[in-house]
Parts: sequence; structure tokens; C-alpha cells
Amino acid sequence: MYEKKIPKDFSCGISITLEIMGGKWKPCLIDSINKGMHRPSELAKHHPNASKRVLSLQLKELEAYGVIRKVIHPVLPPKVEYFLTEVGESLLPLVDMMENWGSEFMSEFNNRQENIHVGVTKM
Amino acid sequence: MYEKKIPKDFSCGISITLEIMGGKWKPCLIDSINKGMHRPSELAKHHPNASKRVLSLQLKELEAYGVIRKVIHPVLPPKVEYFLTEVGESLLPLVDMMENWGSEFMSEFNNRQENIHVGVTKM
DNA sequence: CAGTATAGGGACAATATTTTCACTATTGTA
DNA sequence: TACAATAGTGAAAATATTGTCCCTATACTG
Repeated sequence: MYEKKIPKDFSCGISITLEIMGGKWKPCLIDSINKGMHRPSELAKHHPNASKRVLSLQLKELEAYGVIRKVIHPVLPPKVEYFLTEVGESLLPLVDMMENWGSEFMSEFNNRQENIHVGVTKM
Repeated sequence: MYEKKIPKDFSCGISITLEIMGGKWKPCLIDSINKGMHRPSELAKHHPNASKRVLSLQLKELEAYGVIRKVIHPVLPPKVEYFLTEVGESLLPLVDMMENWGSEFMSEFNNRQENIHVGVTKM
């Protein structure tokens, strides 16, 4: 395993949340699992920009922190499903807020760009 | 400047929020500025684990995204102050939620550790 | 004069994260 | 037989982020 050398800073709640949610795809994964995508292949198809490897790693981390629960069906070809735990569900408001804020910011941002192109400047 | 080679993924709002808030200290900085710490030296003293360099970089990024506003007082020795913009203030609920969730998770986590030490296991 | 405080940047080193690619193994399908 | 789908890992490379150290400049203090 990879051993970290820079000590983590857990002085404030924000750092903790960032430790658990900070990965590039973790909030997206929580969101997707909540929306019904449980199998790794589904998640991978829904996030084509994410490498399979990272998704796998981040799922493992989320599981290690008790955010999701892994169910291995003993069949072949393999079938695995991930579900949110209570801890994971308690993160949903945060994930939703991230999604909403980002969407609003994006549309605001696009509006600004349009206005600049048309030569209009807001006061 | 540093040029990124992996294209950003802005397909969902979450990625956008992460792009703006994802830095190691950005949410902490927003929180601190909101709580009245406006000068870089104050912020640095309040986050001794963060290197001066990174704080400076992340402040610059927050400014570039319009989350904070920089006020340079033309005096010597230099005096600079950062303030939240409207965009920055719109992030406060998110920052608060991160702080609260992390704090709760941490105390839950500590409780569990204690219980394990005492030999008690919750069902 | 020497040191401190102020805000910040450049150069570079150290560390962390992500990507790529090749592999494991089994079953079903063309 | 050859290949896809399934879930996942190892090794190594590529990229990103953060840390360390030294430098700029000015005014004040001792």
C-alpha cells in the first residue's frame, strides 16, 4: 500500500470531510450509487472520463470509511454491488448541495461569457 | 504558469464545485475569511500546518474564480485584505455543512474507538 | 547597523494522485 | 478457438499538488 508522508490535519471538521469526500470522483460515486447505479461496470459507464482504476480505488476508500457497503455475489462472471450505508446517506445533503451549487455557478458563468461576447457588461 | 494536461471534467455540478473548492485549504480559507480573518498573515497564523506558499496560491485561485476579493492597501509594510464576494458567501452553507458533518463524524469515530478500547461493541 | 514584519514570487524538491497497460479467472457466445 | 463481459490488482509512468528555501522591497525598532 501507499504510505503517506505528510501528516493529515484533522484539526477542523472541514479537513475530515475533505479527507473522506475529497477524491476526484468520490462525491460523484456517492451520487450515482444513490441514484441506483450499484455495479462497478454501471458506474464506470456513467463516468467515462474516470479511469477504471481510480474508480476502483475510490470505491475501496469509501468502503474503508464506512460510507458504502460492498456486496459480493458469488457468481460468475463476478457480480458486485455497492450500497450507501447510514454514514453514506448522511452525506447526501452535502453531495446535493455540491451538485446544485456547481450547476448554478456554471450557468451563471456561461451567462457572463455570453454577455461578454455580445458586448454587454453588467454593473 | 503551470499548464494542466488532463482535461477537466465539467459534466456535472459536483466537478465544478470540486474544482473551485477542492483545494486542501480552500474551504478553510473561506471559513476563516468569513469569521473575520482578512489578512494573509492572520490566515497563516490560524493555519500553521499550511505552508505560506499554498495559502498564497489558493487565495489567488479563489480570487480568480471570483470567490474572494483582494484589497491592496498602498502602505508599507504591505497590507492586504481578502473579503468574500457574493459568490463566496453563497458557498458558506456548503462550508458550514462540511464543517458540521466532519465534526460529527469525528466524534462518532472517536466514540467507536473508545468503545473498542473498553471492550464494548455496539450492535 | 541588524533584525522584524509585511505580501508575495521563483526555483526546485518532495509527495500525492491519477492514468495506462497488462494481467488474473470464469462463463457464455459467435 | 477467439473474444467479450465481469471485478479487480500490480507496476510503472504521467501529472498534479504541496512543501522548502531564498529572494524582492520598505519602514520601524532596538
